[in-house]
Amino acid sequence: MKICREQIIETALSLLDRDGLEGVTLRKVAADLHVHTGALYWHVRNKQDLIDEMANTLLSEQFSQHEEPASGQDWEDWLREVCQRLRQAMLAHREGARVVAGAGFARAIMLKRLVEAIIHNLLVAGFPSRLAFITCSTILSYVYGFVIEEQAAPGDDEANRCEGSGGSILSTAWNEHQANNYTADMDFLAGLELILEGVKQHR
Amino acid sequence: MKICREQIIETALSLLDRDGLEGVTLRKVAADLHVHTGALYWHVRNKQDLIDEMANTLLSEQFSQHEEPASGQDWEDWLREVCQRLRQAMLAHREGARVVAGAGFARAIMLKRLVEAIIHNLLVAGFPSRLAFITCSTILSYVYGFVIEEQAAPGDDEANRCEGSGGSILSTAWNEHQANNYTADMDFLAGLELILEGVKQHR
DNA sequence: ACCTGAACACCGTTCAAGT
DNA sequence: ACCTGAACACCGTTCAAGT
Repeated sequence: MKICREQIIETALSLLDRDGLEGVTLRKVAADLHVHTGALYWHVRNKQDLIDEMANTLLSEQFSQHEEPASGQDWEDWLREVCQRLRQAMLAHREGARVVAGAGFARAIMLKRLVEAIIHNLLVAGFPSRLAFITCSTILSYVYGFVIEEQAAPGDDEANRCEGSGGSILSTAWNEHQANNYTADMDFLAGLELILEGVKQHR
Repeated sequence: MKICREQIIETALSLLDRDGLEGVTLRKVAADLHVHTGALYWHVRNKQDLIDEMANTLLSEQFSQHEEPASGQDWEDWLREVCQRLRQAMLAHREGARVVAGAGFARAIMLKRLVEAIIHNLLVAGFPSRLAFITCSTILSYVYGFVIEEQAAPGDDEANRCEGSGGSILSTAWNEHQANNYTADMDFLAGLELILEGVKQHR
């Protein structure tokens, strides 16, 4: 019964999609690998370490080691595309955003690389360093917050109850939102445009 | 040994500040109240229910039931102030943002009320309904994401190690950031201005 | 080097039974 | 109505001992 680090992470991600983050258990991961629980500790320092690697693997499915704008692509198109891929990476797994949040900026190496790439490319595009920093920070916070909220959505039942009860601003606004066939993708992109517009204005 | 719902929530928030979210345990809450664990289940449906109420209480410390702009205050000043108070509410308790994230938009009633107030006041200010919706969504995602990252910061050790290792763009940019005495408050506000600028442009 | 077996100190949740 | 007492089915982590 030989086991390696990658198998553990892969199994954990399968478990994540099946049972959610709460259901990712070292004992269940071990069982899926036909191994006793203690065996995992040879390849993984602890559960936090596993979650960090889950976050990195999850992000690696959308990002390579070194992200660069395609030739002829300006900073705006590139940044927009990176944000959409970041969202896709987190959406690809159940509670993916919470996994990344659980790892955190510091421990998710892929995220740090992404930050580096963004700031680098904004500097190359001629941004003053302060603006490059703030743009990167703002846009990442936005994507992050948006997807966390998006994936926490299973409170629909209660939201629907609120819609049913007549007259609140939220309900009418939300009904209108539904009626116009706005999707989460459109909302995400619209918010992104808002921020990008602000960035361009501050140059 | 009479116990009420509010005592449980208050005790849980104390535990949160002392031991972190991981350390908030029904068994420890019960112990602090000199009660057996099972007793809590008379006042609280389950742990999730408790976390929801923690989020609401946490937000109630900064927000009243109905938020209105002060007379003569335009939408921009009001919205900026609301965002700063939302951040303060989450910063006031250890891992406060994670608690709110754990509750989620749907179950944190105070958050829903806030959404309602923001959309309402933007509509009153003459926003088209789509822009009001997107502005609210974008700004809340930003605040949310920013504070979650801000509070997950204890990865400084590893960040510092990265700074030490010379030459990466992140390290030089971050050193410059430190050298100019930029604080998290300033970064937060700068990002907020970026978004507000974009909103104004889209009118 | 890598896994087993077994223990330790915890969890959330339920529910009869008491008062 | 509200709490006790005790159980049930779990957790993460450690570590001697095996191979």
